[in-house]
Amino acid sequence: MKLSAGVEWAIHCCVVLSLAERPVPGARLAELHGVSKTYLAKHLQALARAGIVQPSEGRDGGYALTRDPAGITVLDVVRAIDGPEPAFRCTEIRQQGDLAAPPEECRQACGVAQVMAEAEQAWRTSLSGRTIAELAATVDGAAVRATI
Amino acid sequence: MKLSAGVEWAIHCCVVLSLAERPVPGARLAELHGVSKTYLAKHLQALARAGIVQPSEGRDGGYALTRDPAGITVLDVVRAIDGPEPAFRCTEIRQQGDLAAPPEECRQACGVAQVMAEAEQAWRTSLSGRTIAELAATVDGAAVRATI
DNA sequence: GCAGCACTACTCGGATATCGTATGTCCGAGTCCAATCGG
DNA sequence: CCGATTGGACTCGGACATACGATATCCGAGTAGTGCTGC
Repeated sequence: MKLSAGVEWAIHCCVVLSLAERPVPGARLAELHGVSKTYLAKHLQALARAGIVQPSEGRDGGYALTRDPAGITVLDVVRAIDGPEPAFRCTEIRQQGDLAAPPEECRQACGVAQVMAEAEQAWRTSLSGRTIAELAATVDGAAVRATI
Repeated sequence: MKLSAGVEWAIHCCVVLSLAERPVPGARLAELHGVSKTYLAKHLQALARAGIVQPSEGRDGGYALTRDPAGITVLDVVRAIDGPEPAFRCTEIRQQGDLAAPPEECRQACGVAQVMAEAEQAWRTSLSGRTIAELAATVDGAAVRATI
């Protein structure tokens, strides 16, 4: 199991944007964190598609959060970058091969899939309990604003 | 985030092995589930390295669980196949770029990494609360034993 | 002094290469069972 | 009839290709500010 590195970038970018008073260009966000401009742009597009950030074009344009950072959970950002599909995808191998179970026993989800789904739900629940605003409170906001 | 398909195979194999009274060859396990023999063999090797199954060679050889299925958690199997490293790996981008935080502020883990680590811990805790024996109880043991 | 206009520089967005890992496959080394042969 | 031996087939294990997605990059379309020009 591996989480895209872009997730880390995106969360840090959201924290910075929550402290900024004006739109910040994608290229500037990349400089602030020392990462690839063009690749970060890809992830910022994903955040925009998810409705987390709002891009503005032209000079003095950039990205800004669309709503209060206290209303943006870490899960929101992770799902925007990593996609909504679960990490575990049941391929129903219980219905394949010599051990194929009869269809009437497969009305409800496979036990394995249930266990994995519960674990992922616990993971999501944990992430949905934390917001960008909480993370922003752990950094030196004044210093960030001075650097942007 | 994506979990290897081998995880699903491995869990199902452990369930079957928990119901079997004698070692089951890797090739037979593949037939039972309708998956690639050789690729499943790779994952069975991983289970063996993790001490979950015990291979026996020669004719009538195969794989068997090393301990009571009630003592094998789903997390054990997932870690054996997927590896122990966490899905989220903090690259300490807070120390890079124009926003680089001074080292004295980085004595403890980055807030982002903390949040992600807590979520993964919740995931692991959920998986570690479920055992192979529980999963085996949800299938028709007699039918499986008759098919093996 | 003010309004309109053209210009320019800056922004995002999607289409395009490259790399690493998961996936899938192959063949060789070792081992256990069983049939066979001899006593 | 019993035991040792030889044979054989079956097992696992690691080394070798392939496919797909994450990573990284480039260039074009569009826009907002800005300076200039004319009134």
